[in-house]
Amino acid sequence: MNNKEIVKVFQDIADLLELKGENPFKIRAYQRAAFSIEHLSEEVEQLVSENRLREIPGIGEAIGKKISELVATHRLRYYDELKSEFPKGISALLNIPNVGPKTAMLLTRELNIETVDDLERAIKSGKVAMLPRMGDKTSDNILRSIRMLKDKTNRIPIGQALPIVDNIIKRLQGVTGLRNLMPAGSLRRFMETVGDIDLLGTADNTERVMEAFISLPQVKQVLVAGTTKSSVILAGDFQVDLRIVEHDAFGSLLQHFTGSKQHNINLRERSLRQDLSLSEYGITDLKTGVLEKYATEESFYRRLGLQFIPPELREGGDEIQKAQVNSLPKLVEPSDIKGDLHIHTGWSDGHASIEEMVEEARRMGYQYIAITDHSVGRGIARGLDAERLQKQKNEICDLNKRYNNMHILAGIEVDIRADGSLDYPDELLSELDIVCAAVHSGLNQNRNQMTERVLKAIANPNINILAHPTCRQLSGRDPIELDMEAVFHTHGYVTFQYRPQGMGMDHLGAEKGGLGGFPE
DNA sequence: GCCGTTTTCGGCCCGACTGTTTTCAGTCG
Repeated sequence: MNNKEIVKVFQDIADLLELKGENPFKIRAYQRAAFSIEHLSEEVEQLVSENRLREIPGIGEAIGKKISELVATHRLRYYDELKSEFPKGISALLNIPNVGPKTAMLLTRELNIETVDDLERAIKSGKVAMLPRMGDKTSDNILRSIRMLKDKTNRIPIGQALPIVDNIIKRLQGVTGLRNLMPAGSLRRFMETVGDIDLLGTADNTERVMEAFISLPQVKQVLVAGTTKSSVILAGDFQVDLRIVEHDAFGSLLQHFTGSKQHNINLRERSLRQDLSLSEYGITDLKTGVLEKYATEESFYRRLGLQFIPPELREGGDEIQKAQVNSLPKLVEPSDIKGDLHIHTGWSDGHASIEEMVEEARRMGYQYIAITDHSVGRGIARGLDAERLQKQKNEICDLNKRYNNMHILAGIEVDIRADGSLDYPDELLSELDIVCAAVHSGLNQNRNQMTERVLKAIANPNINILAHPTCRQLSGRDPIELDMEAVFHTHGYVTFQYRPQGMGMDHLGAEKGGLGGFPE
């Protein structure tokens, strides 16, 4: 049983317990366990066999036993019994925005509603609005939510979200008294994809800002319109939340709205043990009742006795424990990046010339780049045959003479065919400075086939890099079935050893995951 | 159900907004 399946079981249990009206903290325990397993870098089965389950935060005796049962028997009696208490599929109702456990149970009990379609019909017939505490507005809102759920766009890559944010910020910047307008949430944490956009700012007149926000021309629907918090749906079905507080609470607001949810929960629980209560308005000292305000996040974390935690690390793992003992890792900054070893140009499916890429790389402060266009087998991407490859090498050679502060490596992204053979003969590959190998077709091969295929390809000594090893496309295509452990175990990390004169580069590894549609 | 700078028991993040209500329950982030 893999981690994903175990996560699903515990999330389901949490949902069912919610419907049942169980102790909320018990529900949270299951949610937390699911969260921990979801973010685990090891397989749970492995941890079970090594008796190390209790190392996972949020896994205690009871849930630990349930995991062992799941791993051993692929079933869980507790889960089966719980499921039998409810109509099948009822937890799908919880996916509808504005339908929580109380509403879902009410609908099921009173109207025998078991599916989203049942609910839609019942609303249209007017039965839902007749229920206690329901009414026309609520039932209309639920109907709208169902429609939204049905044509909900997936999370979008951060590269697509950023321009949307820029646009909104530009339009709101002119509002009098508005300051510090910026994105927070998963966007600020630089998650690969974002589900919605969180914007925040400070103002002395929050109403004026909110009015401007919900009146933006790209707003299709207003979900929530308050004095400090509003939510809208943009054309393109994308949700944007805006939160405004007064200027002097900017630090705590930024911290609050950047999240993640789990990071904030962990931080607040820890703070309570120090008699401090955290909110977007500041830190309340529970002994004196005084609210302290913070203009910066740095001072906010400092007050809690913590090293500043960069947004990218605030995912509810062990970042707080590390910040407590000043041992957070140093993150890679743009200035740390000295080169790029996977670049396409107009020679295949890129857009710019090699020289344009060199100029841009120089502007970015790079010291080296590798030109790695597609090999001949990628016809659709205008892959290079031997003759064009030679011409390209000549051009690179000329450019290297003209640019003495930039090393341009002549390379290729050679296609790994379905049988694991490569798209170029060895003698062609051996003449290149650097060779990336990549899978582009036959993506549906099973795990064994795919692993054998890749292992065979990278056994070729001419290969330096396995490019985009998962072949996934964010919000577009699932990863291929590839046993990464086998790849690493058999060949160690694929490294590139090349020592241009005077550069001192002796160990470079590269893999491009792809921000928003990186060309493959 | 988990967990501990005060605890092996008694806590468990915090606040905004909406709709249906005459004071708050439910939902969300």
